[in-house]
Amino acid sequence: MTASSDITAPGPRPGGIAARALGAKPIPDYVARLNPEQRLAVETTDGPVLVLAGAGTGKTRVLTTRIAHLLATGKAHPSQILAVTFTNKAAREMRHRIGDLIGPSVEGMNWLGTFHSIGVKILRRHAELVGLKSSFTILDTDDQIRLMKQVIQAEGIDEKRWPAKQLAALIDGWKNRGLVPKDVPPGDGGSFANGKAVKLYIAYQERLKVLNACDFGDLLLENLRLFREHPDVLKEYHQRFHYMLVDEYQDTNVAQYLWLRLLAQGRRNICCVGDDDQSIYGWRGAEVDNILRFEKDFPGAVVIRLERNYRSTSHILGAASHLIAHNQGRLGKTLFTEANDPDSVKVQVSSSWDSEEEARAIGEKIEDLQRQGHRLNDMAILVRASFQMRSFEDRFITLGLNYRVIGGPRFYERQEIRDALAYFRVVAQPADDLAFERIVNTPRRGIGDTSIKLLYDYGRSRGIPITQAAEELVQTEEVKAKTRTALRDLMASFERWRGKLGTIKHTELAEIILDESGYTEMWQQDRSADAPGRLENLKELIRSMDEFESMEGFLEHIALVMDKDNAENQDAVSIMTLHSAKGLEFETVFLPGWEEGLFPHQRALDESGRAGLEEERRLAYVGITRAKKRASIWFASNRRIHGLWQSNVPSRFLDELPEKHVDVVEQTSNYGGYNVGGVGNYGASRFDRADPFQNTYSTPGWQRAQANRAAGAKPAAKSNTRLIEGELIAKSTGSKSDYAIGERVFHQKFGYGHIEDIEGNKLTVAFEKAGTKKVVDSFVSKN
DNA sequence: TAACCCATCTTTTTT
DNA sequence: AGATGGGTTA
Repeated sequence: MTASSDITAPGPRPGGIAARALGAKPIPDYVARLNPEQRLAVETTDGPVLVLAGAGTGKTRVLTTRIAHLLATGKAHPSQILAVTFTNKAAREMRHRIGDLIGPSVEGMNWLGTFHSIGVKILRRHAELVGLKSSFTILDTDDQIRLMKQVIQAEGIDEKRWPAKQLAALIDGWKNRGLVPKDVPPGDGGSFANGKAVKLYIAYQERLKVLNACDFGDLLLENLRLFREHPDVLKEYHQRFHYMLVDEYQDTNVAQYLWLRLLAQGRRNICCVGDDDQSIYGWRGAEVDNILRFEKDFPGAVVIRLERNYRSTSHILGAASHLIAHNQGRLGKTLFTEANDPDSVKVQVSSSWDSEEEARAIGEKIEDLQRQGHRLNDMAILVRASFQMRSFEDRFITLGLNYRVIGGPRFYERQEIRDALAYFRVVAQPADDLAFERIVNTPRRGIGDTSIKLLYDYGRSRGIPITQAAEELVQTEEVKAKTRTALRDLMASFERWRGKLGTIKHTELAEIILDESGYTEMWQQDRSADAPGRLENLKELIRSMDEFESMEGFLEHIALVMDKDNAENQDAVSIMTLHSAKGLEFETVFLPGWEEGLFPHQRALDESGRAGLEEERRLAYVGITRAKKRASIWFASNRRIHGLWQSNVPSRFLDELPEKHVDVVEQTSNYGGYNVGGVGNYGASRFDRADPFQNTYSTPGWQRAQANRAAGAKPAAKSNTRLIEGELIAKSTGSKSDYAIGERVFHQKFGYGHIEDIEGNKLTVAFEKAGTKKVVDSFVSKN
């Protein structure tokens, strides 16, 4: 057992270190503004500290104040603090807020950034130690997949049967877990390419080295290698970093964790801030376990819980806390608020007939609020999956309601931007094969697949990049005259542009490249609707280059910072996924689509069982806790998924909300909701006859939850996943179906069909006309 | 080489 | 439904 202190509601203990420290000098006002727990988190500067910061408890404030405190007390210089975040946005915001506290000296914080940007910085300094040149290129996902495709084909494997995307997922997974090829456990690649996955991983890494390139995963992996194989280098960083801080610690994957641990071995002054209840990125390698094992890895760690919530009303907090209490794998925090909120409203739960009505009803609510003087900027619609956004967009367009979609394809991922960047890359980094391949025939120059293959063969046989192969081949007779001319012209152009690199302004050069290559013209000729937008984006790209010193500086930046501020100042409702809502807050939050299968998402359940369910529940928790004043949850009885209508069962998460903090809104519209008997054209169903939410509160699941809650007990722990899944099905279905496999049934909408499978009250029916669908038994009748 | 047709897939997203 | 990608055809 390690000596760790778990401090739940501390104040400076009389005579304690903090109290003495405080007594010694006047309390700086930035510290005085903190509550006791926050203050402890700020003032416990030395040794390992884990801050468990619930939603809305001032996490960022603690981090920024802690840094300010380290600087103000002279414990460290700005350049001696390592502060890591996950996103550029978070890093920017942190820099900004520290700047507010300490002024311009924040500029000296050279080591505040994302895991990746700091990883690159370190790697560039020591690149040759891991077999790279310091000018290495960083490949994005797209390049990565194209390269893997080549590797798969080079191995003579059928790329159709074993898609590069799948291999990429596999390799990414390994890299997330910090595994180089030789560390991959045998059999871990599954049946991919008949067990050749690791071989492909090796081949891929070799190709990367030849190209002098790294993918995102390598940035950390190569750091690990560097630190392990060169203790002197690691030691240098131990000396450099006096204090380390980590934001969103619950999102770290194993590689990031190992990286942190290596660095923290030096001075052991590491402070991680996170919330296990907000871990929603398990599917991309985040390990909540990193939080759970912190005390083991750092004996003597101080654990501080921030549970005082400053964001939400007591009803919202009550609803969210009760929901998340259904999770077993958590450290457990109880959020509370001291806000005196007499006008606090309960969380509303409403239903609708289908997604269109859902959008219509939410649109009305938004307009109501707007009429009452609320700003659209203070409202958000948070969806589980992005396809849900469409019905809202459609509706808001007809209403003329301003909205903004957050997320979606990012600026630097657009085709025209990537093409333009590829041109710049070939100019700046002549051996960038992937970039060259991308644009060699864009616009069309008559250099087709055959010619490119020829370049590859030539290049591979001689071990030279294809750009160089192109240079050499145009001197020979091996290429058809027409192609040869085209290629020679292109190579000459690149040579010409390269010559201008550094002699004229890089933005000007960029324009010249796009014009002379015919790329701009290609879009000008394009008659499709989005061509003008693409030209606009290209202009925007060049405008944004202006902020950089040089072409190389710009390319370095965009490889890592694939986001762009779209600071729209217009008043608009935000529409985004629950994932991208993490860290944000709004007065009013709408949470549509709380239906089994969508939320929790069926795939999360299928692929990850209980862990998947718990992650979905955390997502629900994140959703509710985004709301400051009003949260309203919606459920649609019918939804069109992949083009076909599906009837839905309300999400089990609805069952898990506490009645005390929830208002079930009776559907009174005449569009045909739940309890409008017989209006819907789906014919009789149990949904038509009774208010499901009245039923909801008497389901076994709900009662069990209430009982557990009352007893103060966590739901009984189950170690057997199968059993738990069985329980979940029972929970979601309620009663057993009295249909039998093979039985012929009739559905109001889909017609006749035969039952293929039964799962609780969900039937898989092969309809004669409509195909095979999953339906709830109450929607069909015996024939 | 470009147009066209068919099969396939469809959660969440950062770097 | 709708986008995407690959293979086939003119």
